[in-house]
Amino acid sequence: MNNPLDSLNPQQQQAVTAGPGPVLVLAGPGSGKTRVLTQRITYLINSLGVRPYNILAVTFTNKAAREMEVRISGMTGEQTQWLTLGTFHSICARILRREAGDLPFNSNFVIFDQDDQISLVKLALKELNLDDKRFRPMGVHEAISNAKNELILPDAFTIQSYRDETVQRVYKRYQELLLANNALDFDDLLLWTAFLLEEKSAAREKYAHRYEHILVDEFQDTNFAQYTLLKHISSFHRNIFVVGDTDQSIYGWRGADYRNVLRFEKDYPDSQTVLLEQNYRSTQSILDVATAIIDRNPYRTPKRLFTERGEGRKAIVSESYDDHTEAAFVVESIVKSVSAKLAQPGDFAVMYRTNAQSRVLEEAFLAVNMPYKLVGAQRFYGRREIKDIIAFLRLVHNPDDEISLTRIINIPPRGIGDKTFYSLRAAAGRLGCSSGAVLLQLAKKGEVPELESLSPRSKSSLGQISRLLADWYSSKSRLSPLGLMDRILNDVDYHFYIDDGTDEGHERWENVMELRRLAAEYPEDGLVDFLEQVALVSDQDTLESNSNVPTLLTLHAAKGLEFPVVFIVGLNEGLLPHSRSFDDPEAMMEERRLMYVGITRAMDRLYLVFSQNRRAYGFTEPVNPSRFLADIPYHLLEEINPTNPNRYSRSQLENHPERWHVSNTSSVKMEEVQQHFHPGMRVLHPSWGEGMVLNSRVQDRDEIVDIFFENLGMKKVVASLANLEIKT
DNA sequence: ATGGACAATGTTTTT
DNA sequence: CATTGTCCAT
Repeated sequence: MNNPLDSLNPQQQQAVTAGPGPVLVLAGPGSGKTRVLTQRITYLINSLGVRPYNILAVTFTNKAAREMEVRISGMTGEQTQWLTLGTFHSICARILRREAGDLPFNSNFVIFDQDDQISLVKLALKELNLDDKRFRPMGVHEAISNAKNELILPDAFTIQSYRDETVQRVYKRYQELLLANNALDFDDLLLWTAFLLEEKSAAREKYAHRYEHILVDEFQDTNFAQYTLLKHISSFHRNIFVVGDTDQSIYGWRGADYRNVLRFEKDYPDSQTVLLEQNYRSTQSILDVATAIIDRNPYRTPKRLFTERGEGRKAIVSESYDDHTEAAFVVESIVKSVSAKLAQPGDFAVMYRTNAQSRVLEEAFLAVNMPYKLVGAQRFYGRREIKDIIAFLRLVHNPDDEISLTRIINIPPRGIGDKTFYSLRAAAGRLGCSSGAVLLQLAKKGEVPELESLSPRSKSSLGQISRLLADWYSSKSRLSPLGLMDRILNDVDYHFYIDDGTDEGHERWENVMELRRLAAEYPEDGLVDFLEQVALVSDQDTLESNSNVPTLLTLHAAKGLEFPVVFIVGLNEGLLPHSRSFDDPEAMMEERRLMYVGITRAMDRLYLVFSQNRRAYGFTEPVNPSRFLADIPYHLLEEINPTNPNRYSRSQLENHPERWHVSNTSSVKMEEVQQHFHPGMRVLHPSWGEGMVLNSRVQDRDEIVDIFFENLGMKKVVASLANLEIKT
């Protein structure tokens, strides 16, 4: 029988069979890390006899988890349903439902999405009489979210300004409101799980003992809460296997911290490190472009990406007049390649920095009648009609969900306005329960004394919705998610309400039908799962691979995917890099990594597309090409004629190596770096203590210092980040 | 309570 | 510009 390990290269084999103990796999793009993870789990089960029940694997998307499960079950023939496999958020949700007895919410909590979270912040602001102009809900929420990702509870919130003090008050109230709603937000899933494992030793021991082996994908995109969580769960067996690539860290704005990779090495000094540098995806010229981009980031250990796939074709750079010509160029290129039988429609992906950019592209595809798929669950689940239906379901599942009640209490319009709803909430306040509970009580008893002061009209309206709610509530255990949904749609005549005869109305109803199809996949008792799935879907989860049409997606959504031909469009200053990152070097580095991620998705061909003009705020303005283009050596690029040369005057720049530099703005000008450290110097590192400088060199606009520490041995340190002190 | 008209206001990425 | 909020008339 042939050994599955034979198909792996030596480094991959080393990773798969590494251990016991902590293992860090630094995996460049396309280096087969998914295969390594899958093989590793298979190896644990088949060769080491580990039971699937004792394995925990964290993937970045639910889709990746499902795919992995299929492959593992094929290779092991084991009962893979016993594996714990999923995203951080879904795994935490599962744990919290199981352990809710130890926690201040009950197990049928709902998960609040972004919109719900903002609504709740608004509510908290209102309750505290704060001006939402001065304290923008989004901004306040971001601060709260950041704190949660750092496991900072309201009481520990650092106060350095009046604003901080206010945020702290809102944060406190926000958390109270969540609990009152029996709801958790995304961050809570991590926060409460970390709390559970930290504070409840019985729970910690249970999970730490159970999970003999822990595997984590995309480790560079974990945040502190996730890191802490892992630390607790792995505290007993210490068999923690993490795979990541700091160069592909693109979720810093969400609290992800690629320094967790460094933290890992520090917290697990006995960890084994495996480097995967061979790329199986791209041609060498694509890798060269990628390397040219990422090499400009100072804070990184240089990696040598190589491939045996050969040189391949040069990357194509194309300049267009504006975003419309840009889109036309993309579509035309695809049409040409397809009709020349050089590629299939499904081979193409078009990537962009912001979702808004997809519209122009969609129009261009529509114009030539070419079907496409757009990655983005957000777009579907964010639609009004979908949110309505989900709100109904969520409310039936958990009547304390005030946000959902607020959404649907007057849908379709049944004469309940602000005033009536306010009275209902006031009654709930006096009774010490939620508005939903009051409604259920009203339906049950026919009257609630606290509501007697209302006008007969309002009372009858409330009575109507309360009877509906009570009816659904009492039948929910007998109905499948689909059955319940149909019941609701029918009872409120949602079709009549949403489909007003216009094209848009029709489309909205179609979306409801689509949601119906999704609900149909859940069994009798699947409401929790359905709602959880809906709350935690990632954009990629909805991506189907069987349609053979071009894919449109953001660069973020492209993570982990690959395509034969990749277009990156909108390569202009302000868009990529995005203008919001101009004055923040960290953010700028992340933009660069984003570009790197995009490039390295390409297997055979890469198109880099930018334009001369772009509309912003409704006006078309001239824009500069992205500074990142200037970083690519000209010999790696091939320029092709723009779609329609007559539409604009050709760029005044001629074909010489410096041409991109000419119009390039330089808003972040990095200074020349002076060498401060020399061999023999003694230095003090904030966490590693005292050490001696062995070597130092200026590289990539930063100084890299090799230091020898007594207990740790030789470490490479980046001077600008390490905060080294020179001992005299 | 509701719907429409107008004004302001704000713009990344997503579990 | 495109969405969201606010004001006003019904």
